[in-house]
Amino acid sequence: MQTRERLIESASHLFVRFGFAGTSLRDIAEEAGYSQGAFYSNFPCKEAVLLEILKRHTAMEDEEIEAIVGNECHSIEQVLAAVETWCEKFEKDRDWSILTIELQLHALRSPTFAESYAQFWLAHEERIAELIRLTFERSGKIVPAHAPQLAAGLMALANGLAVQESMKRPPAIAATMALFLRTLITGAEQNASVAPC
Amino acid sequence: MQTRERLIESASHLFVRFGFAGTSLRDIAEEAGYSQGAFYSNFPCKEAVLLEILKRHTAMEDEEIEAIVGNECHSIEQVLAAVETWCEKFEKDRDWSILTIELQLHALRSPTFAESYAQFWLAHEERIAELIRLTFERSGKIVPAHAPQLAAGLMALANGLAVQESMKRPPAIAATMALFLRTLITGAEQNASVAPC
Amino acid sequence: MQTRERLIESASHLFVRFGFAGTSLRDIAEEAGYSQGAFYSNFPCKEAVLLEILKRHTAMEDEEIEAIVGNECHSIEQVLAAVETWCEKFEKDRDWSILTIELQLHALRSPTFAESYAQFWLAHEERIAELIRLTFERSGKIVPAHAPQLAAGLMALANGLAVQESMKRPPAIAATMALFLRTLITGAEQNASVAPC
Amino acid sequence: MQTRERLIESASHLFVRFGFAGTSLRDIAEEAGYSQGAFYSNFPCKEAVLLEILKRHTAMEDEEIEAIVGNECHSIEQVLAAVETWCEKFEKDRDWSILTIELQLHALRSPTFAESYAQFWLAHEERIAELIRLTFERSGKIVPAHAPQLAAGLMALANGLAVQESMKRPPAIAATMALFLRTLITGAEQNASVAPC
DNA sequence: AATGAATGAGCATTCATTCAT
DNA sequence: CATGAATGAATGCTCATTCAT
Repeated sequence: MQTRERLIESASHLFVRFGFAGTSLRDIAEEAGYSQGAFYSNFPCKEAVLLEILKRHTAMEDEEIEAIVGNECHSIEQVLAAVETWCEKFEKDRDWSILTIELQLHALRSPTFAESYAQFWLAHEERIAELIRLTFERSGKIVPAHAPQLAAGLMALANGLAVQESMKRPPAIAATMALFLRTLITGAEQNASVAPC
Repeated sequence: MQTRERLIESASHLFVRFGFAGTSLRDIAEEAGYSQGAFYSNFPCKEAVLLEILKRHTAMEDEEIEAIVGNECHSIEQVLAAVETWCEKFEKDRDWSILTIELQLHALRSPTFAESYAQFWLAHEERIAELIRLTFERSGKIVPAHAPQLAAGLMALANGLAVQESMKRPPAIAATMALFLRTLITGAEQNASVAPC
Repeated sequence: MQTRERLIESASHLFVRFGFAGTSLRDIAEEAGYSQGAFYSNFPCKEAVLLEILKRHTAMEDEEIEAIVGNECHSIEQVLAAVETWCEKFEKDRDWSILTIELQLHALRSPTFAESYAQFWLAHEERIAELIRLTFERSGKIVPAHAPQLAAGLMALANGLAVQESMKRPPAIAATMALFLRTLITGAEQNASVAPC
Repeated sequence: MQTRERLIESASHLFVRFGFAGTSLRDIAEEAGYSQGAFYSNFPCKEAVLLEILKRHTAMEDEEIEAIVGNECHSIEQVLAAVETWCEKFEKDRDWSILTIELQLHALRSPTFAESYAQFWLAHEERIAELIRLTFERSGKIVPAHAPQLAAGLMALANGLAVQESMKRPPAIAATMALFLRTLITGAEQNASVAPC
């Protein structure tokens, strides 16, 4: 089982660095310290490890969001602070964003993969939508659009910036995300009934 | 010269469909109806055609923006309409966004390409920044952040959505861009001196 | 391991026939009855098999010389006879000489290969120098020049004739080598202290 | 006509540096400052320029030998000095020796070329044989073997050393040639009738 | 005579995948 | 479960040569 773990770790490292197409099984196996054959004892094909990485990463991100949303007792300031901290992760961990884009591009081209991927993505999007709903609610504002649309926009912004800002020092991912989000909140209509904890 | 044009057309079509890494020279040449050798009579390497595509596409986009910005006489409504029309292009022509992401990913991995690419990108970003400045100015508002940051955000949003929304029917690229932009304008501070034409 | 052997055999056969540049991996693999991939399971690159061939051939030649030099008990006649037999090998096995020239030409152009090659060559040259010293010693003569220089000359003569005499029937490689060597011995100064076995 | 000359010059330079197989027509044409098509306006194929180079080089060498042999009035010392000067050329101009080896290897593999080449070579060999006969004659000695055999040996020695000594600093081509030649002369039988000029 | 665009076969090398052990 | 040898197709690229202009 340790073999599987090490292969996944090597793979995600290499996919981030060189892309899915740019990473060979030789490389994955070698970096993990196993033979190429060992890979096929653990995964049916190259795509499978990509899916596994996605699964794990999404689960991890979902947990983080859940931690914010699940905590029923926090004030406006606390929610906003939590969300901004969450935004900063995208700047620190640009690799994941690049891998996500990689995943999405691959889904664009592989119908098999696209199907598996869509499930994960939509569920993930809904979780972020929930985070957005909470943020607006705690701010006493009405969500100015369909929440999943805002979620999608925020994710696209984060991932898009991750690949785009590579030529800039320093990149402004978290700041831009925060700017957009804060403006959306500030500009939103007041809600009649506010229910802080 | 016709050969070159056809090769570029084939290449950009295939890069969009299968990615840069996923497209072979054989495919490009074949689809254009030429031999592989013909490719190398027209380009020094595979990367060169990618750069040429970028050059052309950026030039085209820049012209469109110039057409809006350059026209000195339009009201708030006219500018906003022009900008929204411009946003709609990203939804209609998602291929270009995908290609842009492809370009950015390739730049992330090829230092040679990254350098050439950065030049184009930063110039392009500045042009969009100009468009944003105009829009806020005509709206009688102060730009709420460094204009290039907003430009970068808007582009990242468009491109990020292009690859992300592939699993949704219908995609909401233009709408999301417009939502973000409109909120930014509405939420911005009033400018003391307004100068409509 | 059998694969490796067969590939080496095919390669040396083809290098002799068509030269290093004129032999393709396709040819090597095909003649050995394997796929091209099999070659790369056994060698890191094309040059590697050339080096392996060199290694083996040099080892073989060195053993032959060692057999003559190592045998402490032989008279002048025995040494001369052994040396002449050794010379005859160059006529019988002209292929090796051609391969050696091929190797030297390749070393002339590939710095990587040159370094590996120089090591083998100088060691080999020294062994032949030892053979020459023995021959003169047993003949009771003083070596009329730096022994490695004579060794180099003798090898150059053999290899040079191998490629040059291809248009003659019959080639006179061994005879010419013997003529030069015998003249050198005959013409050399007498040694004061002779120590036959 | 100038075109032809420049192409020949480029070709011989490149053949020496990179070998026949390692030199492309692109390179030849480019270095000469012409298009590849221009080459085919002047030569029927790649081999043709090799033959032309050979023709010219041989003619040049023959002239030099002729100059020594043709001069009927020189003493032993003069002949020996002239011959040693001639030997030194091989060390200074190792490139030609390498090209000659290249030519011989190519002849070994191309029957068409071999035929053309043999003619030149045998004529050239006979001229050197004449030089050797003269040298021995002026030294008052009997040529100790068939003169063309000695000529062939001397050439093989020179060319063989040229490719072989590439890894040594300094190479000892002229010295080794002189050593062999002088020993042959010294060791030869005295001639009854000497006819100095 | 010279160009330059084009060809088509060929190159060394890499790949995901298979399978007997 | 893991190996390591092998496959066969594919890759980016180079080549000598052709030919309309």
